[in-house]
Amino acid sequence: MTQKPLRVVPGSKSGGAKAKHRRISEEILSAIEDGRWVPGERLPAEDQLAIEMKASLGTVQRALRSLVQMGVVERHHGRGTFVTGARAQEGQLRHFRFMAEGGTQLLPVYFKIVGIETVRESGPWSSFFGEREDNYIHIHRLVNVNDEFDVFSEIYLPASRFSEIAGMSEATLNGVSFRDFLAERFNAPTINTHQTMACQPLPPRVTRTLNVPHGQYGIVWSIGGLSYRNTPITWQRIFVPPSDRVIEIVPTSAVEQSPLQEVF
Amino acid sequence: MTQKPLRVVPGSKSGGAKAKHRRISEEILSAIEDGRWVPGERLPAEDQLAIEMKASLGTVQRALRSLVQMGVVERHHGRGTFVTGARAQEGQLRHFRFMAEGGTQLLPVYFKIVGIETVRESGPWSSFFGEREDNYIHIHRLVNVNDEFDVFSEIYLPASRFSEIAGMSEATLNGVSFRDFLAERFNAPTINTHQTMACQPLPPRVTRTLNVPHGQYGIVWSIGGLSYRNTPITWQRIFVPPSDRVIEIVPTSAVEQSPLQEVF
DNA sequence: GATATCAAGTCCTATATAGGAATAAGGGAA
DNA sequence: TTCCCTTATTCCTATATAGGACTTGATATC
Repeated sequence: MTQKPLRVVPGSKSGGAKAKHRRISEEILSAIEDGRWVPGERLPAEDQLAIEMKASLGTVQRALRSLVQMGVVERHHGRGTFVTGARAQEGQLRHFRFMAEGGTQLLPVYFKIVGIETVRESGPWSSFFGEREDNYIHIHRLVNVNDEFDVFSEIYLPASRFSEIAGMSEATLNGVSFRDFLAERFNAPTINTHQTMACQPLPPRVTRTLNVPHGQYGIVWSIGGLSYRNTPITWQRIFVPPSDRVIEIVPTSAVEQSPLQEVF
Repeated sequence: MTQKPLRVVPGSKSGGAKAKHRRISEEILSAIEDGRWVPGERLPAEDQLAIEMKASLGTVQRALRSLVQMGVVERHHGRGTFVTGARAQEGQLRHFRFMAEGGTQLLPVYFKIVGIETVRESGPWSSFFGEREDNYIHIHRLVNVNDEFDVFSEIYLPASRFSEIAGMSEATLNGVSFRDFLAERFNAPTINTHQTMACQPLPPRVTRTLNVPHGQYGIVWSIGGLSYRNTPITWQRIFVPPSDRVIEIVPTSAVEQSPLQEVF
């Protein structure tokens, strides 16, 4: 008489065992996270990886395709597979950007740090970062967009991971894009975002800095930035006052990130 | 001496020939578009499709995976492959929704048509629909959200495709969600969206209808709806006045649409 | 009637293999 | 030098095949 098999909850993989192509993806992803392969670097060829991973070519290819989907690597016919660089989005603000009415893109050109502090306060960012984090680096900035108008930006970074930043001088941080900075210095590229918007009276500290009337309404735009494996790395809030010129905020939609025609 | 081969532009597929798995995807997609398989219906099994399409199993599977990625079909282990239904998003507003501060979702509950007309005017929607379309059904609606506040919505539909709607009575259209309506009656589900936002003074017609002060600022939220093959089917503009309660507009991000963990 | 077993249908994973197509680099001829 | 050809490398497509895993419904057993 054989042992009676355990009753397994239907719909779940037995024992949580993952598919091989998936384990390979994870392994490569880990290597990139750990900096074993740096952005821009070429990975070993498919067949080479297949040998290393003790898998067949097809399986490795599938793993790599899913990494392409995630935006972690890029593949080029005849050239190789490359780690998607910090700068790989070619200077494009991939996840959010300002746009003029016609469709022309407006670029943020000027960053001025208004204040840096380390705080413990909780807020909307707490739930984004999760229970484990309770210490944040909080940076206020004045950002000029395309030399035309100003917005007020505040960013929260988990202090545990980015403690070095707390010690940096304003001079060092002035003018940098945090997105690029985190990607390049901390190997923490923003892979995806979580965004919400609201129309509210701008808080006094903002109206004062931006020099707009007290109580002025504006858009409060919250952006949670996620890196590899959906790890939260930034929480940002941008206060946008109304402007004569029609400025549109474009949350880059899935349409653009992966056009239907290209999902293969 | 053999014929000298034509110089082909590098980086482009020679002659534009498409991969077989891709042609299969397209073919299945066409069948769904044409209503040969209707939402909720089960497609033939993989191996059956492989025979019909004269392809191997692996190729068909790859084609089907890409359709899953597009959100056109759903596959269930052991059950089959099904056309994603109009209602398949399970009543969820997949592409946009209102949210309260805590994260609770606010549902639109009440639609009241304010006016229907057929127009030829051009505007931001023109470029969305493309040059070919110059006749639109324009519908104004008053929408109540979660029994708490009102927003003003206007929607443009290409008259060529949805001419029947122009003839419908307000009574018929009152209270319906156009998203569901187009999906069910016209086999035109909204597969993806294109969204922009701006903070502007609300136009008089809106402040009047919503009964808020003239010149009040609000969010102007534009949503272009795309169906199969990125065909534009709706262009909608929602005017959201500020509210005491903090209402957040959540453009559903790619994070939610395809969590990194699930892209396999 | 309730429960366990079985079988068919379906999707899922994985392999081994073959040839095609894009890229880059090197060498030879005009 | 410039152009063409060849070659090596790499990714891309496709096939045939095998077995596993999940779901459903029918059948047998208690």
